[in-house]
Amino acid sequence: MLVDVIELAILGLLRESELHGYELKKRLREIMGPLSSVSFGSLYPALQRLESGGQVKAVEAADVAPTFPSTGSFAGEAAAFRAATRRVMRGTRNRKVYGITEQGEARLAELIADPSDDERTFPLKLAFCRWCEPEVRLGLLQRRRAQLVERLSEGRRNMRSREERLDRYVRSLMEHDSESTERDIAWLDRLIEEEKTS
Amino acid sequence: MLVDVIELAILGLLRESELHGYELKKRLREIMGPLSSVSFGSLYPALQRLESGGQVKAVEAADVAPTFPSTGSFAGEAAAFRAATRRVMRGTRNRKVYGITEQGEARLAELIADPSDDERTFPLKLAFCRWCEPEVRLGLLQRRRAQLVERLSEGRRNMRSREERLDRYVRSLMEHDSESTERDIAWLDRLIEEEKTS
DNA sequence: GTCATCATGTAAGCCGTTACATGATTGC
DNA sequence: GCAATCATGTAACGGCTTACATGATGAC
Repeated sequence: MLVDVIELAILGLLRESELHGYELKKRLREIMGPLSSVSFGSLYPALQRLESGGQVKAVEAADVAPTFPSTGSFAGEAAAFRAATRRVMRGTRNRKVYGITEQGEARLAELIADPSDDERTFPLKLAFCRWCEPEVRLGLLQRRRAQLVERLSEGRRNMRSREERLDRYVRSLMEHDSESTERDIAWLDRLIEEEKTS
Repeated sequence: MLVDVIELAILGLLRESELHGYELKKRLREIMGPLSSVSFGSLYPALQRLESGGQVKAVEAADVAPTFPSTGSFAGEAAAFRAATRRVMRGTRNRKVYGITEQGEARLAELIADPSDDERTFPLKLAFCRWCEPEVRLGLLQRRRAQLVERLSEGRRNMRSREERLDRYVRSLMEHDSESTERDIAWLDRLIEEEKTS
């Protein structure tokens, strides 16, 4: 079973709050970065797939968690005001708001637990891992650590075997990559440690 | 003009030495990492495209720079020996060895100079940037730096605006990402500095 | 009233992976 | 001889991006 990035991202975001497609797109961009964020052309069909599969369902527009800009002051009041105005003044009828179903929650847990993770899925899984069992979470972190250790040693091996033929730019690139990987491993070690003590 | 990753990688590698497809694939894997390394299904057609476009040409098999394992000692002799043995003993006739043409070199310079670079093309451009003018190289580094600075501020902005709604995992992820980006910027600063002093 | 943004969707086309097909060479 | 690796290709399939199409809302 291959983990679909879009599916994982949508289910993870809907697990936190109900959202409509357009808003979903913005959140997707926030957590996945400007690059690798999905386009409408794949988001809407993905939502339709998930809906027909029973993982998400359309809900009442009034249930939406609205987007309120971070004005800083009176956040609560501003939010309430905007939520109210939207319901009355703004056409929510043309927005299709989705919520996750029980089946969707089960699917999300399954996706996070799936052992095949890579550069794209790992950050998403980690971002949503509060929705899974502690041991699944620990497994995720440890698997990722093992991958990075492997990557680090492969990188170093490559560097040693080409040593004298490396120009300064390639060398700098490879060294920087190794250092980054080392720091990623140290970061994971901290997370794993925290996970174990709680 | 969109920069094709495969095209850039092939031309960059062939600029250093003549290679056949299979070997090219291995080198590609070394510089691009196991992930994002191209498959045969896209490598061979790409070579054909480049050949019909006149950027690369098939050369005599005897001209091949052979792959010699890094035994460490007597590298030169080992290389000569293997090159000789291959020509005689090994069926080089079924290997199609490619070399870069003058047109290909021009194209490579053009690709590296192209201002549209991203996560995928930047490492490749840097790896091959010794083949371009110093000012082009400096531009590449500075453009990349500007991108990372933008990314860093966007990340921080996102973090601040969601501050209280972040669970520990998302927070850790975002903080780690910011730190990584900061280090990448510092690394680029060192490269830029070196570039200016030489 | 007009422009930017919000909001949802469809369709075509590109590009890359996967799978398939073939055969030589080398080590055991 | 047999398996693993080397070596080169083709074809189908799938998924994602781009572009297109449409319309409401809000700010100035």
